[in-house]
Amino acid sequence: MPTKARKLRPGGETPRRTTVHGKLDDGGTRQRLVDATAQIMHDEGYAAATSRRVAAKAGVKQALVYYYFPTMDDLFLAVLRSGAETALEQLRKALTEDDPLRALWRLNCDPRQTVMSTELMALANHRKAIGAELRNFAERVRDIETAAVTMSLRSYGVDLEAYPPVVIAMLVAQLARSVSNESAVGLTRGHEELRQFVEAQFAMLSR
Amino acid sequence: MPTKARKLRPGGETPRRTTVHGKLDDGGTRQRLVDATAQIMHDEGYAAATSRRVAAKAGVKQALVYYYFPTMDDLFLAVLRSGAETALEQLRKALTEDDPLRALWRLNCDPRQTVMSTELMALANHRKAIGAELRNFAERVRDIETAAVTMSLRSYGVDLEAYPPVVIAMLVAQLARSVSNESAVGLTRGHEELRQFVEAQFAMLSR
DNA sequence: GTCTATACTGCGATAGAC
DNA sequence: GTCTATCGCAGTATAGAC
Repeated sequence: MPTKARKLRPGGETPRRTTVHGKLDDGGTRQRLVDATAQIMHDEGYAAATSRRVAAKAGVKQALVYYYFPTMDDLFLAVLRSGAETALEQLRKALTEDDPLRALWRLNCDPRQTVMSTELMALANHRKAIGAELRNFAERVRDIETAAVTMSLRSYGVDLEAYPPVVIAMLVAQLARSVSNESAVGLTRGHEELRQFVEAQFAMLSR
Repeated sequence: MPTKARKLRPGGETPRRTTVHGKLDDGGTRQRLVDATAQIMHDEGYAAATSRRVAAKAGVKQALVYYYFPTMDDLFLAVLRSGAETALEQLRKALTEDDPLRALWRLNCDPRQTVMSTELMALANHRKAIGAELRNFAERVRDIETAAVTMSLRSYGVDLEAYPPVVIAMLVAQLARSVSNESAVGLTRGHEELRQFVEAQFAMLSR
């Protein structure tokens, strides 16, 4: 008797309605809808982010979703843009630290971000508009990362022809993401070795 | 709005035979359902792989899906297992080539596989059973890759303490996948530089 | 093994009151 | 700006005939 029909019910957690002037308005309805969508996407996948589920989590009625977003795709796009702004700000801030390479590694290890990223990647593979926006975002990220890595490598006296900054940036960021992605499903084989290897390379630079 | 044309080119190499009743039995209904699901997942994402769509693509009626698979999750699991078997076979074959490292790179550049992999990863992040199966598969892959890389590095006289094979295997495979993933959404910035860099490292080994 | 038929739930989206 | 109400359709899944 295998369990069938595992319909998931909304968690039941009610939104924090910080009643300021008798109205429930913590950050604006539009942003609450975006946040609710992002959380559902992270927790259960984009397919679970329906207008009804999103509205319930944001504490409004379903039809209101369509007042702010003509279609669900527009809502997904807003989630991407909102997340992108936050991520870019985080990135710029972190890369001004004394060690951009280690910061780059650390940032891309954030499991919350990699799970969300996987979800958006899957979405982007099948929705043209989202693919275009994700690409645009990723290019901006790469440029910022490359600039920071360039300065870092130069300060270490590394030959930038032999070790192009854009390559090092991709290497560090993408490997960190891979590790995080794998960890998300419980796969850790080789992770510790990779971490030590990367750290050893970092250490070699400041030798 | 896809036409109702029957799909007669499943990815698999299952022998096609006609039964006494004159019906085309290319690999069996079960496998056709799995193949149809895989194709829909690849083309439109897992959310589009519904029992109705799958049945239509496989040329059977919707209810028959539930004769072979108690729930849609079981069908997804079958897709994963089927793909995993194929991938493992491909992997073992490719890694017996004269140059396992380049083979590893090439294999993980296959866009078809990376798109599907993203889809399964997203699914795995939210469905326990799929996560467990994906992890199991990934571990087997990593072991095979590591063994091949070990032999390769040893033949090049590389210091296996300084360059642990499992690390090199992850590095090559995951970077190739990253490039492929990005290409899928039209992002190519830094790709050519990375390719050249990786090739240069490979060339240095056989120096 | 495959079909028809159906139960029930949830979906995206719209109309129109307040 | 938010709501109620509703349309039409697609989703998973089951029952039972052949």
